[in-house]
Amino acid sequence: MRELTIPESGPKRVLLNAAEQLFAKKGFEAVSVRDVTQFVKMNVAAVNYHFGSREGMLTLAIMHYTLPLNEERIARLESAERKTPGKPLALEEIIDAFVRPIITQNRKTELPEALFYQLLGRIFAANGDGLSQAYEENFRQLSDRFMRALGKALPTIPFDELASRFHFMSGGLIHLLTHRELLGKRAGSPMTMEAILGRFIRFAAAGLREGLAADASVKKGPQATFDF
Amino acid sequence: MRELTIPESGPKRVLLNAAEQLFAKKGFEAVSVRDVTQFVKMNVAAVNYHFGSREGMLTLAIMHYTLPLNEERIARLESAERKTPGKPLALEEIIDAFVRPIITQNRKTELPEALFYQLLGRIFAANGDGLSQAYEENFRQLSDRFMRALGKALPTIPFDELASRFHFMSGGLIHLLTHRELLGKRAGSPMTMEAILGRFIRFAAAGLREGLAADASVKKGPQATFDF
DNA sequence: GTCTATAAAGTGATAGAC
DNA sequence: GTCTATCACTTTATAGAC
Repeated sequence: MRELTIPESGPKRVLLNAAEQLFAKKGFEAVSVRDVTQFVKMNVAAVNYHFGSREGMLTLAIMHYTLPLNEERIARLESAERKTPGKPLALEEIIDAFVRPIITQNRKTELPEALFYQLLGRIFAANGDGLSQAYEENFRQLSDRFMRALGKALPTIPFDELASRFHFMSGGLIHLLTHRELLGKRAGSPMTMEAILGRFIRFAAAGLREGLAADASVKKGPQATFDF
Repeated sequence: MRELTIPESGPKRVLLNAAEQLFAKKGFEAVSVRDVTQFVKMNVAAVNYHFGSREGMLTLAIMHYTLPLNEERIARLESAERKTPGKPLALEEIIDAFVRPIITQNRKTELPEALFYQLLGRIFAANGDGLSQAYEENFRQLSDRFMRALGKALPTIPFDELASRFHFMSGGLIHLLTHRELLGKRAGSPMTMEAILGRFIRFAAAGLREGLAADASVKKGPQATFDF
């Protein structure tokens, strides 16, 4: 895994922090170099001096929190697997390993909580769009690793179908991160991420394991027909 | 407000069609007026002449297919409700009314299939970001209408929890639209949208009804009607 | 209605003074 | 390392010729 050389403090850290906040708020395309420097009252040339280019700054902003996050996801998954070697994990444990690091990593950031979640959501949503080659490879490996665990936990569900369900689940996660504010709307104040993820784990687990009780062998009938 | 005056043919239609394709491919922020006009070899000034501004063109592109789509969603939901008045709908019927119009509306468009789905996904994903005031109000009403139906179908699940699950489901739908190509990756060629939505309905229905008392014993009851 | 020309502002990047 | 000034473009929008 690549080393991210981001100083704990100093102008480079200040710039990156500003960039991350603005990217989270307005999206990657909508933030100019000048937006970032003016936000922290630094000079326009500082971005090119410290990051080489706008793209260098963007790449760093994408990897800064996601690489440690994905490392913790794998660590949690493998730690859970080590506890009961050979036995498949409970579905909820796998999903928990996938989503809980979002909360624990948030505690280590300098970003306001809401912006951190939104930044993550934007990064996940942009996956596959070629925003950062290195991050996409990192996520591909992560995804493979979790699909292996899911395959073991749900051996009777065709792997291909499981992949679709993992895809749907990922979409749900992205959406709750990018539009978290909509979730507490009826209750007045936004829900805590802890509460949201608790609900999400139950939702996703049920969706992933759908059809398990019934005969799994006959399950794969014609997929393309839903006329009634 | 709901009258969309878009001629069937002529320069305005050509421009809008080009804009929609480019928005779908590259995102709303990434497409300039010049990108659009050059794409169909028209003059730069044409956009401002026909739409007043870039924003006018964008607004029209957002509403053009989504307003008829949301109308069909409601029509299907109410048509299903009329068939068995008083009785709650099966969960799968509600979700089907929500997603199937995506396929039927696609048949009416001039856009390449893949681009139509991607355009829809981008519009849904941007909901709440203030891209088009009018569309957001339209979606809010749609969402309320479907939440009412879901509340009737799953009366024992707290409405607030149901709203969270509807939110997760919406995220899954957005993601399968914007990143459909990832779904057939292992199989070689991309899955048809019919097949994808068939899987999605089962996934989402299971997630929505999670924790029902009936879940353990008769969970497949209402599903017998549906042949996925 | 369609075009050219241009305004006015914004973009990333950089040379060179300090 | 920091800053100013500037280059070379691109952006939306529009005035006015045809």
